[in-house]
Amino acid sequence: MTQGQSKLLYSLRKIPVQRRSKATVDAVLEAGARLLLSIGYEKASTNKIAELAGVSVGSLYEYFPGKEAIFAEIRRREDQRHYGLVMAEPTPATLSEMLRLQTSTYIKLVRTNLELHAALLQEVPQFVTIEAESKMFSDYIPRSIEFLSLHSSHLRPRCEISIVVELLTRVVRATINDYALHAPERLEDSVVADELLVMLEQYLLR
Amino acid sequence: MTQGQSKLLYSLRKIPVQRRSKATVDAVLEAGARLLLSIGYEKASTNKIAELAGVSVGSLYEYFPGKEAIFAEIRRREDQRHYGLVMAEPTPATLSEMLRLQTSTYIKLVRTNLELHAALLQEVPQFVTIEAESKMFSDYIPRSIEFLSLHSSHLRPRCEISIVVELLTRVVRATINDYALHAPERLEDSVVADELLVMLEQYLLR
DNA sequence: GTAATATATGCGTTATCATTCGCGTTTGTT
DNA sequence: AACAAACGCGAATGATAACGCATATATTAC
Repeated sequence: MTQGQSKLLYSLRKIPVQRRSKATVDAVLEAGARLLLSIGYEKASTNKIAELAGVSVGSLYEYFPGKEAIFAEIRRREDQRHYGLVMAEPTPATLSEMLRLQTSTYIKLVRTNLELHAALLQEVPQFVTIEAESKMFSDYIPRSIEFLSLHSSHLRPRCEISIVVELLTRVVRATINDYALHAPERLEDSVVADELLVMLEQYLLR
Repeated sequence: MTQGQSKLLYSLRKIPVQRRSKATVDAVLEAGARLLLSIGYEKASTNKIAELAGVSVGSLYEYFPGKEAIFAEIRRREDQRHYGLVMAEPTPATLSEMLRLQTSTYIKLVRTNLELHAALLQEVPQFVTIEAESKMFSDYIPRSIEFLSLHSSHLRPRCEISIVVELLTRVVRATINDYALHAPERLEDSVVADELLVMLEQYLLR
């Protein structure tokens, strides 16, 4: 009756505890990323990934419930890097500086891994990565709401702060992702970043 | 670099000329859309699509070089609807009204086909639809640049107009797509649309 | 009415895929 | 040294995919 857990879709089946198995998982993720770049998501089969990783398919399935989970985990780790980058900086004193920190950090993250980032956006079906993305989203939102509330005396918008925060977050991420995907060369110089920042400031500050 | 696809073309193999064949193509597209919504992109095989369309696989391959082309064509037709909607309206007299027309039209398009739109974004690898999207993009940009140039006396930004137009276009489309995908209920009321519009106006006008 | 062309059929071939299972090996602990 | 838990293996299985081709039927042109 309490028949087995339906396959956990996009998370690790079990966490590697020894060095050996951590290396296995890492190798699989590395191989997955490489194959994503070289032959694309659709043709990157679990067998090929295992082969390139120098690991048997059996071992792969020991940790990943399926192909999707591999790319979900890749995304998760990318997002963790973003999180780490922002947290590494001291908290800005002004709203304007906070906006700059948020956008420049995200752009930096995207730029340093441009090919991988573009491939994740371009080839991997979004439902695979949405879970990971929304987790990071819910980690950020409360912090941003709190910060914005503290500086609310300088704010222009009249609607709920949570709406504003969500809008700002989505505009930044979606726009930068869009550039990464369709016009990556624009991210190389700072004009777009600067203009985007002006847009956000003009909207937010009074 | 990032593409592992051997088949480069996502356009129709040949254009249907008779009524019968047009019906065939339409039926395939209809079936493709339905299967996309019901079982997802990955499991929507050409065989199943043909079956649901009441058409043989052979016929399908007569017009479509492969599965991807079916969804590329679906996207293409969606974009044509957008184009038609905007062109149906009289040219606005002010920049502000133009911004409102652009954003409200796109939101309207997305809202009236929300499930399909979300599924296209969520499940279909983007490289399949990028070609179609960039075509529409290049159709819009010149018109927008021209319009903005006419009203340049009211403009705030100091950088190239083409940069500004591209930024505005990407912000609008990417942000609305993002809401459609992650928070479709927000598109139901007008708060988000209004705030987005304020953001664009504050940035653009002086 | 007949020839030419466009459209439709559907099955077979070939390939590839995801996933499992039982068993062998390594590691850490006592 | 002994033992348990973690780890690694890969041939085998069964399912399903894409796509072509030889053939049949509908439409149009003359």
